[in-house]
Amino acid sequence: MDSRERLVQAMSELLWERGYADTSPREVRQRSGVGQGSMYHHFPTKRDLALAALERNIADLASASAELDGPGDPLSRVEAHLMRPRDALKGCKVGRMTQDPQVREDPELLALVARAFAEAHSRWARALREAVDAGQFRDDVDPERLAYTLMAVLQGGYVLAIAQQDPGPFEEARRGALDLLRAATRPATTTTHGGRPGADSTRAGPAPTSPTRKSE
Amino acid sequence: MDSRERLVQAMSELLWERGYADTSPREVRQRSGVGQGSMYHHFPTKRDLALAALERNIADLASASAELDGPGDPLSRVEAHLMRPRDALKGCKVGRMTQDPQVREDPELLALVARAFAEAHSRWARALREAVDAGQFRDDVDPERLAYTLMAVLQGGYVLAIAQQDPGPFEEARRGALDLLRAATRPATTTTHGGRPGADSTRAGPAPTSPTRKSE
DNA sequence: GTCTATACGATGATAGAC
DNA sequence: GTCTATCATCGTATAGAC
Repeated sequence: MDSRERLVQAMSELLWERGYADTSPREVRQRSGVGQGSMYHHFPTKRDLALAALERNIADLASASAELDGPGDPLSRVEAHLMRPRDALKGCKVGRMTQDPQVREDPELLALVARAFAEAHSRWARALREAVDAGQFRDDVDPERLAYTLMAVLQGGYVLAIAQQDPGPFEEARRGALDLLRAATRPATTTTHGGRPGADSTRAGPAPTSPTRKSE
Repeated sequence: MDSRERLVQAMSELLWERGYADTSPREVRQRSGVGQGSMYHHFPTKRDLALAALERNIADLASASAELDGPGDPLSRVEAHLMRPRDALKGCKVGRMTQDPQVREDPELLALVARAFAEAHSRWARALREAVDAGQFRDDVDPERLAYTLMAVLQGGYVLAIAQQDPGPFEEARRGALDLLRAATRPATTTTHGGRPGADSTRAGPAPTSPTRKSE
Protein backbone atom coordinates (compact mmCIF):
# COMPACT_ATOMS: atom_id res chain seq x y z
CA MET A 1 0.00 0.00 0.00
CA ASP A 2 1.51 3.28 -1.02
CA SER A 3 1.83 6.38 1.10
CA ARG A 4 -1.01 8.20 -0.49
CA GLU A 5 -3.39 5.35 0.16
CA ARG A 6 -2.20 4.98 3.73
CA LEU A 7 -2.79 8.66 4.35
CA VAL A 8 -6.32 8.55 3.00
CA GLN A 9 -7.06 5.43 4.99
CA ALA A 10 -5.77 6.94 8.23
CA MET A 11 -7.61 10.20 7.69
CA SER A 12 -10.84 8.37 6.87
CA GLU A 13 -10.65 6.53 10.15
CA LEU A 14 -9.80 9.66 12.08
CA LEU A 15 -12.63 11.62 10.49
CA TRP A 16 -14.95 8.92 11.73
CA GLU A 17 -13.44 8.64 15.17
CA ARG A 18 -12.56 12.25 15.97
CA GLY A 19 -14.00 14.44 13.24
CA TYR A 20 -12.08 17.01 11.24
CA ALA A 21 -11.34 19.95 13.51
CA ASP A 22 -9.78 17.88 16.28
CA THR A 23 -7.68 15.67 14.01
CA SER A 24 -4.15 16.95 13.52
CA PRO A 25 -1.71 16.21 10.74
CA ARG A 26 0.51 14.73 13.41
CA GLU A 27 -2.08 12.08 14.28
CA VAL A 28 -2.51 11.26 10.65
CA ARG A 29 1.21 10.77 10.23
CA GLN A 30 1.47 8.59 13.29
CA ARG A 31 -1.42 6.38 12.29
CA SER A 32 -0.35 6.08 8.68
CA GLY A 33 3.35 5.78 9.33
CA VAL A 34 3.99 8.28 6.57
CA GLY A 35 6.59 10.98 7.10
CA GLN A 36 6.12 14.73 7.09
CA GLY A 37 7.64 15.31 3.70
CA SER A 38 5.61 12.60 2.00
CA MET A 39 2.44 13.79 3.53
CA TYR A 40 2.78 17.34 2.29
CA HIS A 41 3.96 16.04 -1.02
CA HIS A 42 0.70 14.15 -1.59
CA PHE A 43 -1.61 16.60 0.14
CA PRO A 44 -0.60 20.26 0.37
CA THR A 45 -2.96 20.90 3.26
CA LYS A 46 -4.87 19.01 5.88
CA ARG A 47 -8.03 20.04 4.15
CA ASP A 48 -7.01 18.47 0.86
CA LEU A 49 -6.42 15.19 2.63
CA ALA A 50 -9.76 15.50 4.40
CA LEU A 51 -11.53 16.02 1.09
CA ALA A 52 -10.11 12.80 -0.26
CA ALA A 53 -10.86 10.92 2.94
CA LEU A 54 -14.40 12.22 3.15
CA GLU A 55 -15.07 11.15 -0.39
CA ARG A 56 -13.89 7.71 0.57
CA ASN A 57 -16.21 7.61 3.57
CA ILE A 58 -19.11 8.80 1.49
CA ALA A 59 -18.48 6.08 -1.07
CA ASP A 60 -18.53 3.50 1.72
CA LEU A 61 -21.86 4.79 2.90
CA ALA A 62 -23.32 4.84 -0.59
CA SER A 63 -22.35 1.26 -1.21
CA ALA A 64 -24.04 0.20 2.02
CA SER A 65 -27.25 1.95 1.15
CA ALA A 66 -27.31 0.30 -2.25
CA GLU A 67 -29.24 -2.54 -0.67
CA LEU A 68 -32.26 -0.28 -0.76
CA ASP A 69 -32.23 -0.71 -4.52
CA GLY A 70 -31.66 -4.42 -4.39
CA PRO A 71 -33.92 -7.34 -5.25
CA GLY A 72 -36.88 -8.40 -3.17
CA ASP A 73 -40.05 -6.62 -2.30
CA PRO A 74 -39.59 -2.95 -1.40
CA LEU A 75 -40.92 -3.09 2.15
CA SER A 76 -38.53 -5.89 3.01
CA ARG A 77 -35.64 -3.90 1.56
CA VAL A 78 -36.59 -0.90 3.67
CA GLU A 79 -36.91 -2.98 6.82
CA ALA A 80 -33.68 -4.80 6.13
CA HIS A 81 -31.73 -1.60 5.59
CA LEU A 82 -33.22 -0.02 8.68
CA MET A 83 -32.28 -3.00 10.82
CA ARG A 84 -28.98 -3.83 9.18
CA PRO A 85 -26.25 -4.47 11.78
CA ARG A 86 -24.58 -1.21 12.64
CA ASP A 87 -22.02 -0.24 15.24
CA ALA A 88 -24.07 2.30 17.16
CA LEU A 89 -21.20 3.58 19.28
CA LYS A 90 -19.15 4.49 16.24
CA GLY A 91 -21.90 6.52 14.68
CA CYS A 92 -22.18 7.55 11.06
CA LYS A 93 -19.03 8.44 9.12
CA VAL A 94 -20.86 11.10 7.21
CA GLY A 95 -23.41 12.30 9.74
CA ARG A 96 -20.65 13.10 12.17
CA MET A 97 -19.27 15.70 9.81
CA THR A 98 -22.36 17.86 10.32
CA GLN A 99 -21.36 18.46 13.93
CA ASP A 100 -17.86 19.58 13.15
CA PRO A 101 -17.55 23.36 13.30
CA GLN A 102 -14.80 23.49 10.71
CA VAL A 103 -16.81 21.36 8.32
CA ARG A 104 -19.85 23.56 8.77
CA GLU A 105 -17.75 26.58 7.86
CA ASP A 106 -16.32 24.98 4.76
CA PRO A 107 -18.71 25.08 1.82
CA GLU A 108 -16.86 22.47 -0.16
CA LEU A 109 -16.74 19.90 2.63
CA LEU A 110 -20.33 20.61 3.53
CA ALA A 111 -21.42 20.23 -0.08
CA LEU A 112 -20.05 16.69 -0.15
CA VAL A 113 -22.03 15.85 2.94
CA ALA A 114 -25.17 17.46 1.57
CA ARG A 115 -24.87 15.50 -1.62
CA ALA A 116 -24.35 12.23 0.21
CA PHE A 117 -27.45 12.75 2.30
CA ALA A 118 -29.49 13.83 -0.68
CA GLU A 119 -28.58 10.61 -2.46
CA ALA A 120 -29.31 8.48 0.55
CA HIS A 121 -32.66 10.21 0.88
CA SER A 122 -33.55 9.55 -2.68
CA ARG A 123 -32.75 5.85 -2.31
CA TRP A 124 -34.90 5.55 0.82
CA ALA A 125 -37.70 7.51 -0.81
CA ARG A 126 -37.67 5.43 -3.96
CA ALA A 127 -37.91 2.16 -2.06
CA LEU A 128 -40.70 3.57 0.07
CA ARG A 129 -42.57 4.81 -2.95
CA GLU A 130 -42.32 1.39 -4.52
CA ALA A 131 -43.74 -0.08 -1.34
CA VAL A 132 -46.66 2.34 -1.43
CA ASP A 133 -47.23 1.65 -5.09
CA ALA A 134 -47.17 -2.08 -4.42
CA GLY A 135 -49.88 -1.58 -1.83
CA GLN A 136 -47.66 -2.52 1.07
CA PHE A 137 -48.42 0.70 2.94
CA ARG A 138 -51.52 2.63 3.62
CA ASP A 139 -51.74 4.83 0.59
CA ASP A 140 -51.66 8.02 2.60
CA VAL A 141 -48.01 7.43 3.48
CA ASP A 142 -45.69 10.09 2.08
CA PRO A 143 -42.51 8.32 0.94
CA GLU A 144 -40.26 11.36 0.84
CA ARG A 145 -41.27 12.44 4.28
CA LEU A 146 -41.00 8.97 5.72
CA ALA A 147 -37.56 8.64 4.16
CA TYR A 148 -36.39 11.63 6.20
CA THR A 149 -37.95 10.15 9.30
CA LEU A 150 -36.15 6.84 8.96
CA MET A 151 -32.83 8.49 8.20
CA ALA A 152 -33.31 10.70 11.24
CA VAL A 153 -34.04 7.71 13.46
CA LEU A 154 -30.70 6.20 12.52
CA GLN A 155 -28.71 9.41 12.81
CA GLY A 156 -30.38 10.31 16.09
CA GLY A 157 -30.09 6.77 17.39
CA TYR A 158 -26.34 7.14 17.19
CA VAL A 159 -26.53 10.28 19.30
CA LEU A 160 -28.55 8.49 21.98
CA ALA A 161 -26.24 5.48 21.98
CA ILE A 162 -23.11 7.57 22.31
CA ALA A 163 -24.67 9.65 25.08
CA GLN A 164 -25.35 6.49 27.07
CA GLN A 165 -22.25 4.64 25.85
CA ASP A 166 -24.62 1.82 25.10
CA PRO A 167 -25.98 0.57 21.78
CA GLY A 168 -29.32 -0.19 23.45
CA PRO A 169 -30.99 3.15 22.77
CA PHE A 170 -30.01 2.96 19.11
CA GLU A 171 -31.49 -0.51 18.80
CA GLU A 172 -34.64 0.49 20.61
CA ALA A 173 -35.05 3.65 18.58
CA ARG A 174 -34.92 1.88 15.24
CA ARG A 175 -36.97 -1.04 16.52
CA GLY A 176 -39.63 1.45 17.57
CA ALA A 177 -39.51 2.95 14.10
CA LEU A 178 -40.00 -0.52 12.65
CA ASP A 179 -43.00 -1.05 14.94
CA LEU A 180 -44.52 2.19 13.73
CA LEU A 181 -43.79 1.36 10.11
CA ARG A 182 -45.65 -1.89 10.49
CA ALA A 183 -48.57 -0.09 12.02
CA ALA A 184 -48.76 1.87 8.80
CA THR A 185 -48.63 -1.14 6.54
CA ARG A 186 -51.73 -2.12 4.74
CA PRO A 187 -53.53 -4.85 6.65
CA ALA A 188 -52.43 -8.22 5.36
CA THR A 189 -54.79 -10.98 4.37
CA THR A 190 -55.25 -12.22 7.92
CA THR A 191 -53.69 -10.29 10.77
CA THR A 192 -54.43 -12.37 13.79
CA HIS A 193 -51.07 -12.24 15.42
CA GLY A 194 -51.57 -11.22 19.01
CA GLY A 195 -48.13 -10.40 20.35
CA ARG A 196 -46.52 -7.01 20.23
CA PRO A 197 -44.86 -6.31 16.95
CA GLY A 198 -41.21 -6.89 17.10
CA ALA A 199 -40.81 -10.46 18.15
CA ASP A 200 -39.70 -11.35 14.69
CA SER A 201 -36.62 -9.71 13.33
CA THR A 202 -37.15 -9.00 9.71
CA ARG A 203 -39.94 -9.99 7.51
CA ALA A 204 -38.66 -11.63 4.39
CA GLY A 205 -41.69 -13.28 2.92
CA PRO A 206 -43.72 -11.96 0.05
CA ALA A 207 -45.54 -8.79 0.77
CA PRO A 208 -49.18 -8.56 1.73
CA THR A 209 -49.83 -7.29 -1.72
CA SER A 210 -53.52 -6.92 -1.90
CA PRO A 211 -54.43 -4.77 -4.86
CA THR A 212 -57.51 -3.38 -3.15
CA ARG A 213 -58.01 0.26 -3.78
CA LYS A 214 -58.41 2.86 -1.14
CA SER A 215 -61.71 2.68 0.67
CA GLU A 216 -62.02 6.24 1.91
CA MET B 1 -23.82 40.83 35.10
CA ASP B 2 -20.63 39.74 36.76
CA SER B 3 -17.63 38.18 35.09
CA ARG B 4 -18.37 34.67 36.18
CA GLU B 5 -21.84 34.81 34.72
CA ARG B 6 -20.59 36.35 31.48
CA LEU B 7 -18.05 33.56 31.12
CA VAL B 8 -20.62 30.84 31.64
CA GLN B 9 -22.99 32.52 29.24
CA ALA B 10 -20.33 32.86 26.53
CA MET B 11 -19.13 29.29 26.97
CA SER B 12 -22.69 27.96 26.86
CA GLU B 13 -23.23 29.66 23.53
CA LEU B 14 -19.92 28.46 22.17
CA LEU B 15 -20.55 24.89 23.26
CA TRP B 16 -23.74 25.03 21.29
CA GLU B 17 -22.24 26.71 18.25
CA ARG B 18 -18.80 25.12 18.06
CA GLY B 19 -18.66 22.33 20.60
CA TYR B 20 -15.98 21.90 23.24
CA ALA B 21 -12.81 20.77 21.49
CA ASP B 22 -12.79 23.57 18.95
CA THR B 23 -13.66 26.37 21.38
CA SER B 24 -10.61 28.15 22.75
CA PRO B 25 -10.26 30.18 25.92
CA ARG B 26 -9.46 33.10 23.68
CA GLU B 27 -12.86 32.94 22.01
CA VAL B 28 -14.55 32.77 25.36
CA ARG B 29 -12.70 35.85 26.55
CA GLN B 30 -13.51 37.78 23.41
CA ARG B 31 -17.18 36.93 23.51
CA SER B 32 -17.55 37.54 27.22
CA GLY B 33 -15.32 40.60 27.39
CA VAL B 34 -13.65 39.17 30.46
CA GLY B 35 -9.87 39.41 30.79
CA GLN B 36 -7.35 36.63 31.07
CA GLY B 37 -6.70 37.05 34.78
CA SER B 38 -10.38 37.08 35.68
CA MET B 39 -11.12 34.07 33.61
CA TYR B 40 -8.50 31.90 35.22
CA HIS B 41 -9.48 33.27 38.59
CA HIS B 42 -13.04 32.01 38.23
CA PHE B 43 -12.26 28.85 36.27
CA PRO B 44 -8.83 27.27 36.64
CA THR B 45 -9.17 25.36 33.38
CA LYS B 46 -11.20 25.44 30.22
CA ARG B 47 -12.76 22.20 31.31
CA ASP B 48 -14.06 23.67 34.56
CA LEU B 49 -15.77 26.40 32.63
CA ALA B 50 -17.21 23.89 30.21
CA LEU B 51 -18.65 21.86 33.07
CA ALA B 52 -20.50 24.89 34.38
CA ALA B 53 -21.67 25.88 30.91
CA LEU B 54 -22.83 22.39 30.04
CA GLU B 55 -24.86 22.22 33.22
CA ARG B 56 -26.48 25.43 32.18
CA ASN B 57 -27.34 24.07 28.74
CA ILE B 58 -28.71 20.89 30.23
CA ALA B 59 -30.93 22.86 32.56
CA ASP B 60 -32.28 24.80 29.58
CA LEU B 61 -33.12 21.58 27.82
CA ALA B 62 -34.77 20.08 30.87
CA SER B 63 -37.00 23.07 31.31
CA ALA B 64 -38.11 22.82 27.70
CA SER B 65 -39.00 19.16 27.99
CA ALA B 66 -41.03 19.84 31.10
CA GLU B 67 -44.01 20.39 28.84
CA LEU B 68 -44.20 16.62 28.48
CA ASP B 69 -45.37 16.54 32.09
CA GLY B 70 -47.80 19.40 31.69
CA PRO B 71 -51.57 19.50 31.69
CA GLY B 72 -53.72 18.16 28.89
CA ASP B 73 -54.13 14.69 27.53
CA PRO B 74 -50.90 12.76 27.14
CA LEU B 75 -51.03 12.22 23.40
CA SER B 76 -51.47 15.94 22.82
CA ARG B 77 -48.50 16.67 25.06
CA VAL B 78 -46.35 14.24 23.14
CA GLU B 79 -47.41 15.68 19.81
CA ALA B 80 -46.92 19.23 21.02
CA HIS B 81 -43.45 18.56 22.32
CA LEU B 82 -42.48 16.72 19.15
CA MET B 83 -43.66 19.60 16.98
CA ARG B 84 -42.60 22.46 19.24
CA PRO B 85 -40.83 25.21 17.27
CA ARG B 86 -37.13 24.44 17.15
CA ASP B 87 -34.23 26.00 15.32
CA ALA B 88 -33.17 23.02 13.26
CA LEU B 89 -29.96 24.58 11.99
CA LYS B 90 -28.67 25.21 15.48
CA GLY B 91 -29.20 21.65 16.60
CA CYS B 92 -29.41 20.40 20.15
CA LYS B 93 -27.23 21.99 22.83
CA VAL B 94 -26.77 18.68 24.55
CA GLY B 95 -26.89 16.25 21.66
CA ARG B 96 -24.04 18.07 19.99
CA MET B 97 -21.74 17.16 22.85
CA THR B 98 -21.92 13.50 21.88
CA GLN B 99 -20.03 14.24 18.68
CA ASP B 100 -17.19 16.08 20.35
CA PRO B 101 -14.14 13.84 20.65
CA GLN B 102 -12.90 15.56 23.79
CA VAL B 103 -16.29 15.19 25.44
CA ARG B 104 -16.42 11.52 24.55
CA GLU B 105 -13.05 11.03 26.21
CA ASP B 106 -14.04 12.82 29.38
CA PRO B 107 -16.12 10.63 31.69
CA GLU B 108 -17.38 13.54 33.75
CA LEU B 109 -18.62 15.58 30.82
CA LEU B 110 -20.11 12.52 29.21
CA ALA B 111 -21.88 11.56 32.43
CA LEU B 112 -23.71 14.89 32.43
CA VAL B 113 -24.88 14.27 28.90
CA ALA B 114 -25.92 10.71 29.69
CA ARG B 115 -27.94 11.87 32.66
CA ALA B 116 -29.66 14.59 30.65
CA PHE B 117 -30.72 12.13 27.97
CA ALA B 118 -31.84 9.58 30.53
CA GLU B 119 -34.10 12.17 32.11
CA ALA B 120 -35.48 13.31 28.80
CA HIS B 121 -36.18 9.71 27.90
CA SER B 122 -38.04 9.10 31.09
CA ARG B 123 -40.24 12.13 30.50
CA TRP B 124 -41.07 11.02 26.97
CA ALA B 125 -41.70 7.47 28.11
CA ARG B 126 -43.97 8.52 30.97
CA ALA B 127 -46.15 10.65 28.71
CA LEU B 128 -46.33 7.86 26.17
CA ARG B 129 -47.23 5.32 28.81
CA GLU B 130 -50.00 7.56 30.01
CA ALA B 131 -51.28 7.77 26.45
CA VAL B 132 -51.26 3.99 26.13
CA ASP B 133 -52.98 3.61 29.48
CA ALA B 134 -55.60 6.13 28.43
CA GLY B 135 -56.30 4.05 25.38
CA GLN B 136 -54.98 6.63 22.96
CA PHE B 137 -52.62 4.17 21.31
CA ARG B 138 -52.91 0.63 20.16
CA ASP B 139 -52.04 -1.35 23.21
CA ASP B 140 -49.10 -3.04 21.56
CA VAL B 141 -47.15 0.21 21.59
CA ASP B 142 -44.04 0.08 23.76
CA PRO B 143 -43.66 3.49 25.41
CA GLU B 144 -40.00 3.21 26.34
CA ARG B 145 -39.03 2.12 22.89
CA LEU B 146 -41.17 4.72 21.20
CA ALA B 147 -39.64 7.37 23.46
CA TYR B 148 -36.21 6.53 22.05
CA THR B 149 -37.60 6.63 18.54
CA LEU B 150 -39.05 10.11 18.93
CA MET B 151 -35.93 11.46 20.59
CA ALA B 152 -33.88 9.99 17.78
CA VAL B 153 -36.08 11.61 15.15
CA LEU B 154 -35.36 15.01 16.66
CA GLN B 155 -31.66 14.45 17.15
CA GLY B 156 -31.28 12.96 13.70
CA GLY B 157 -33.47 15.60 12.15
CA TYR B 158 -30.91 18.18 13.20
CA VAL B 159 -28.20 16.21 11.45
CA LEU B 160 -30.19 16.14 8.22
CA ALA B 161 -31.03 19.83 8.43
CA ILE B 162 -27.44 20.85 9.02
CA ALA B 163 -26.23 18.62 6.22
CA GLN B 164 -28.58 20.37 3.80
CA GLN B 165 -28.33 23.76 5.48
CA ASP B 166 -32.10 23.76 5.38
CA PRO B 167 -34.61 23.19 8.17
CA GLY B 168 -36.87 21.36 5.73
CA PRO B 169 -35.54 17.84 6.34
CA PHE B 170 -35.90 18.32 10.09
CA GLU B 171 -39.50 19.43 9.70
CA GLU B 172 -40.29 16.59 7.34
CA ALA B 173 -38.62 14.01 9.55
CA ARG B 174 -40.63 14.92 12.61
CA ARG B 175 -43.79 15.39 10.60
CA GLY B 176 -43.32 11.88 9.25
CA ALA B 177 -42.92 10.64 12.81
CA LEU B 178 -46.15 12.37 13.73
CA ASP B 179 -47.88 10.69 10.79
CA LEU B 180 -46.65 7.30 11.95
CA LEU B 181 -47.66 8.02 15.53
CA ARG B 182 -51.15 8.78 14.39
CA ALA B 183 -51.27 5.58 12.41
CA ALA B 184 -50.63 3.80 15.71
CA THR B 185 -53.40 5.56 17.58
CA ARG B 186 -56.32 3.47 18.54
CA PRO B 187 -59.15 3.57 16.03
CA ALA B 188 -62.21 5.46 17.18
CA THR B 189 -64.77 2.77 16.69
CA THR B 190 -64.20 -0.92 17.14
CA THR B 191 -63.14 -2.78 14.07
CA THR B 192 -64.38 -6.14 12.96
CA HIS B 193 -61.59 -7.52 15.03
CA GLY B 194 -62.12 -9.54 18.19
CA GLY B 195 -62.60 -7.81 21.51
CA ARG B 196 -59.54 -6.39 23.12
CA PRO B 197 -59.29 -5.68 26.84
CA GLY B 198 -59.88 -2.04 27.54
CA ALA B 199 -61.07 -1.27 24.07
CA ASP B 200 -63.95 0.73 25.45
CA SER B 201 -61.89 3.42 27.12
CA THR B 202 -62.66 7.00 26.35
CA ARG B 203 -60.71 8.61 23.61
CA ALA B 204 -59.26 12.01 24.25
CA GLY B 205 -56.95 12.32 21.32
CA PRO B 206 -57.44 13.56 17.80
CA ALA B 207 -59.65 11.80 15.32
CA PRO B 208 -58.81 8.31 14.03
CA THR B 209 -56.43 10.15 11.92
CA SER B 210 -54.81 8.95 8.87
CA PRO B 211 -51.41 10.40 8.20
CA THR B 212 -51.69 13.70 6.44
CA ARG B 213 -49.77 14.31 3.33
CA LYS B 214 -47.21 16.96 2.75
CA SER B 215 -49.39 18.85 0.33
CA GLU B 216 -52.40 19.00 2.52
C1' DG C 1 8.81 10.59 -3.14
C1' DT C 2 10.89 10.95 1.24
C1' DC C 3 13.81 13.12 4.71
C1' DT C 4 15.22 16.67 8.25
C1' DA C 5 15.16 21.34 9.72
C1' DT C 6 12.88 25.49 10.50
C1' DA C 7 9.01 28.86 11.26
C1' DC C 8 5.28 31.20 13.32
C1' DG C 9 0.75 31.77 15.28
C1' DA C 10 -2.60 29.60 18.52
C1' DT C 11 -3.63 27.01 22.66
C1' DG C 12 -4.01 26.55 27.35
C1' DA C 13 -2.26 27.94 30.72
C1' DT C 14 1.08 30.21 35.09
C1' DA C 15 3.23 34.22 37.75
C1' DG C 16 3.04 38.05 40.14
C1' DA C 17 1.72 43.07 40.54
C1' DC C 18 -2.28 46.02 41.70
C1' DG D 1 -10.96 40.14 41.23
C1' DT D 2 -8.48 41.98 37.47
C1' DC D 3 -4.30 43.17 34.80
C1' DT D 4 -0.07 42.31 32.00
C1' DA D 5 3.77 39.33 31.01
C1' DT D 6 5.55 35.07 30.07
C1' DC D 7 5.76 30.18 28.62
C1' DA D 8 5.87 25.28 26.83
C1' DT D 9 3.63 22.80 23.47
C1' DC D 10 0.93 21.94 19.43
C1' DG D 11 -0.87 22.80 14.83
C1' DT D 12 0.01 23.61 10.30
C1' DA D 13 2.70 24.19 7.46
C1' DT D 14 7.41 25.65 4.21
C1' DA D 15 12.26 24.90 2.47
C1' DG D 16 15.59 22.46 0.58
C1' DA D 17 18.68 18.31 0.51
C1' DC D 18 18.76 13.41 -1.01
